[in-house]
Amino acid sequence: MRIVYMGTPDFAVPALEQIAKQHEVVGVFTQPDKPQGRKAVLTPPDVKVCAQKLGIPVFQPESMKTEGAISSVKELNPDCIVVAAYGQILPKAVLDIPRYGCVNIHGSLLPKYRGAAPIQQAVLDGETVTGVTTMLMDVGLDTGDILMTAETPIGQNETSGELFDRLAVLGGELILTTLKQLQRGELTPKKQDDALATYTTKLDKSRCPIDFSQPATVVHNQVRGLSPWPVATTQIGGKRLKVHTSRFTGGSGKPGTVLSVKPLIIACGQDAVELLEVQPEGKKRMTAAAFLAGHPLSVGDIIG
RNA sequence: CGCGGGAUAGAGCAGUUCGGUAGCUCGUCGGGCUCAUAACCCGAAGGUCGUUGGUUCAAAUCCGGCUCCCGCAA
Repeated sequence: MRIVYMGTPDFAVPALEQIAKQHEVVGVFTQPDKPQGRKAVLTPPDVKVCAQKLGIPVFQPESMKTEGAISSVKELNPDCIVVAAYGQILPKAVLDIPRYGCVNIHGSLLPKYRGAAPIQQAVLDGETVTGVTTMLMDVGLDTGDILMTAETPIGQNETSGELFDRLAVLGGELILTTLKQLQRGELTPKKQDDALATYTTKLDKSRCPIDFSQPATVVHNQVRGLSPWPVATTQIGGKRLKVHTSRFTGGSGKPGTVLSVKPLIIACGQDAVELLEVQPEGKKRMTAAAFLAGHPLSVGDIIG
């Protein structure tokens, strides 16, 4: 099939690579290069880098709603548009172009976790199973009819980043099957049950501070759900301390109390968490043991 | 020129104010103790103090340039 691919971050890369092996990808749409980091260096999206490596023409319109963008898509004359984490809403004028429609790869088992951060939210919620869904896009936010799904369990200590990588690969596999069956007319799109729908919003740093009076499971889910970005934080000596890695463990005490230094265990509202990797302001991430070497903490101290 | 922190032994830090023999907690190695140990005791190795120029009798420390790392903000 002639495919137009739309995607932006690393999550969308494996699917593009897979599709390019079996289909004719005639164009890739991705977000414009954006300044990143301290020096505000203009950085191309991962998908752009990948597309250029594959020798596929890249389009980076500010908006898909403009005449120019719409006509570019038309000129490519795609049989199908595949969208994965593109970051822009597609107007009906674009959705109607391909004869097989627009297929979206979404990082959850729809209708659960519609929206911007389905993968992280599943981890934050302590879900034990999630997956990817391919669906026919309509004008709503992740409301289109479902084509196929693939499930996968979430590990107890799995971080959003790790799950991201796995789901990206899984999505790449699923989209290939989906396209094949779609072309053969073997798929029956299934309506989503809106009553079961939940929505996620983009993550931001307001979710970072850890509240140790919460149960240890909640704290642990927060740590792994916010890893590798934006990363859960706590306070120690008036300074912010990022917590990159934690483990659920037993123990009890006033929330925030250091129950043990080696390993570093902090009491929560219920049970306790062990902190494995932390990062003080202005420093690199380090193991808890390394942190303790230069920042003395004693059993009984209270942090947070 | 967005704001700020940092670079000292394998790791994490102190020392810089007020220039004067390189320190701490760990780790490593050797020895001891112990039924045993990630515990304890004794000892040892390991650093051109990021780089480069300057000031000085003398620079980790004061002054200038440069490189790299990181937090915040976008």
